[in-house]
Amino acid sequence: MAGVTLKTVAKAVGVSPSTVSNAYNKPDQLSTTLRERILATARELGYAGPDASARALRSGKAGAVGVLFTDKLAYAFSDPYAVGFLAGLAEVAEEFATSLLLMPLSSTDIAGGSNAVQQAAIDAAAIFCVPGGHPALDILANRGIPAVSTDRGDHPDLSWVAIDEVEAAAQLGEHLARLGHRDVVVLVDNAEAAGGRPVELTLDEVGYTDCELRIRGLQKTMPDARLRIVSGGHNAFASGVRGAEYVLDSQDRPTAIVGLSDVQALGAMEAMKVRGLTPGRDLTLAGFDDIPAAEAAGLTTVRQPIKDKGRAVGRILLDPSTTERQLLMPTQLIVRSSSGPAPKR
Amino acid sequence: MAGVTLKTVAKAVGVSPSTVSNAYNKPDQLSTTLRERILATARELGYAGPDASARALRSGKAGAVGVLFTDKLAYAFSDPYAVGFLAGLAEVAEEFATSLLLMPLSSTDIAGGSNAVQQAAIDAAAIFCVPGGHPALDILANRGIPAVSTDRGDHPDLSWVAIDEVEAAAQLGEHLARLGHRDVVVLVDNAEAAGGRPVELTLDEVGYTDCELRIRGLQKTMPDARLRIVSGGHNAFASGVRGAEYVLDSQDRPTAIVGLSDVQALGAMEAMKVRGLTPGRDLTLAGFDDIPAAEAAGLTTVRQPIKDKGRAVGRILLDPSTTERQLLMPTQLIVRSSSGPAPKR
DNA sequence: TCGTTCTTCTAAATCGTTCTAGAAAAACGA
DNA sequence: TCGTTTTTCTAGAACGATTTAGAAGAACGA
Repeated sequence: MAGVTLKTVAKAVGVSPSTVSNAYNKPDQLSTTLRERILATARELGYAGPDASARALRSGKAGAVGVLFTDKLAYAFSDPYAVGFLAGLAEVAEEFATSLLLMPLSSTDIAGGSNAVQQAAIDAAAIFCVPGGHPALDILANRGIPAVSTDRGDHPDLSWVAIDEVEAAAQLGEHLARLGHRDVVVLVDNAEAAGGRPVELTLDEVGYTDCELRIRGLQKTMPDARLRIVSGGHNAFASGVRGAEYVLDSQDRPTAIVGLSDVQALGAMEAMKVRGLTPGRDLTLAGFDDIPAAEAAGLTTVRQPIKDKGRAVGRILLDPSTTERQLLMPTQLIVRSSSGPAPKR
Repeated sequence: MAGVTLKTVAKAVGVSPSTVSNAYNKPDQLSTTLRERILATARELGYAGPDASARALRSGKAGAVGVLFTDKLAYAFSDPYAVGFLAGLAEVAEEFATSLLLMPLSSTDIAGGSNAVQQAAIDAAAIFCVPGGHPALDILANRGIPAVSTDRGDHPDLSWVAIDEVEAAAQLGEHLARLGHRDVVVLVDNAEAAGGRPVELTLDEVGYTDCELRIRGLQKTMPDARLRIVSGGHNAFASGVRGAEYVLDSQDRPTAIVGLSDVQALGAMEAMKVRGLTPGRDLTLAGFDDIPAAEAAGLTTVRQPIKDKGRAVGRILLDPSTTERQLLMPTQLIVRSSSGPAPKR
């Protein structure tokens, strides 16, 4: 059973390897009777069909697109936003009978040669929320693998499907400014805070491009406000809790907290509730993404069409009839009960 | 830049291809100075490192684990339960620097030779909620790829990480029986109902082994009850809504509805609310899985440690130090407000 | 009947590595 | 100094398919 290859089958049937290969890949290149004889013999010998790696090597097609996720792969799944993206991408991948290769981005062995991005057999790659300048992106570029990012890059020939981060945040900022907020804390994703202790950051220290742009957007429509940047760790519910705890328990409470993702904002909401604070009354809370749970929780947020984003990325990667290489998706401010007027001083 | 291979680099440096290969894979097999010279030249020539497919072919390791998901890949992501499994699996995969290959199971081209499961370059596979007897499982077995399933199979040498479906459901059944319920509708996943119109099924028609076992478990502790099986489509919120609508709008309302997944049960809850029915008072509702949203909704359900399940599957597949090949995970009945006494006739 | 076009099949090269066995040189111990 | 071990590197054979160019025979039209 082991060691049965195309050759074995060819010899058994008494034809050339090419013909056996054709039996699998180009059925119209040989007579039906022979094809069936080959397939029958293959079954008999326990031949499992052309070896995937060998086929990939010779034909140059891997039949899979890679997905690069923020930092820890496991984290990605805790954010419904990321999952929504994947769902959209999977939909298109399915249509084109292509697999999705989720690659861990463990920064540890990026330096060495043996990391997943280097070794992955993929035809193309989707880059989801990976900070610009990440070594994995260089590897990808170096390998000559076509990629589509969810962030607008600097290179004009880079493909992306993104939102206008600045404008989206500016909308939210305008809403908050109109409500009278002038003291705001922004909760961001940050690897260094992942250790446990929340950290306060400057705009330059914010690693992710999209986070940076969103903060700039807030600044744009809230020029008079004091904006502080705090992180409780990676993008996750628990980080939102920690970040908010840090802020709420300090002497210097803001009147509004903006989570740069809904999961973080919902974490902050939890921290507020534990302290008996009502979102929208005692303190305003807003998020980004509009994941399903945001609606249930009454969270004011900026909606982005995440599943469509995934679909669009998939189309650019897989559908040859898609010519558009850079796509700006619409966003929409969704006002719910978690935002309200700033308390008078 | 194109067509730069190991050989090119070898020629440029003036060494043999083996040595260049060693520079990447076995750094201790050559002097540091030479290694650095090779790496530098490689960088200069724009060599992206050993080709993934070629390496996979020669070394016999693909560096990826396949994941087989229920039917449509895109559906999988709409169920937090499935996502939880993936998160656990991803955690372990990350630890072993292995990628996860999500394969679409589109039944259409399973018959032909060119489907994803056949073509996937993987070392092992995780099988998540795939109905027994699915052609993809045969392909996997035929290819000789070690696999771990989330369902207990019939073969004694098959690896699995599962729960005692019968016992878990029996627990829930006992709870319902004690509350006086004798007329129950079970909502199941069914491909045929996906068209739109809900269908009523017999136990034999239920495709998925785990669903079947759960129903048997209910029967076990509810021997006097009338159990009807209804499906509103695939495993998703919307299917739960549709299935429940069908049941609630009929002349023959049960006193309890059991969703075989929480997403379906939550869909049913939505349908109840639209009709002004309060879960736990007007009609009892229960689910399976205990996804995060179940707690928020007050849904009675059977908890299973899904993330641990994913981790365990990952360990069996990747960690050589794991010897256990078959693992039974604990379940726990979580009673919340959605279940209450059956109304007196 | 003869040249032409299909159909059906094959030989041999190739894809880009890694691996096994072993050679050449350097280091070592007594 | 001479055998022995260690270090460093190489030749050449796999790995298992696909592809290109073309041969052999059948079918065809005139």
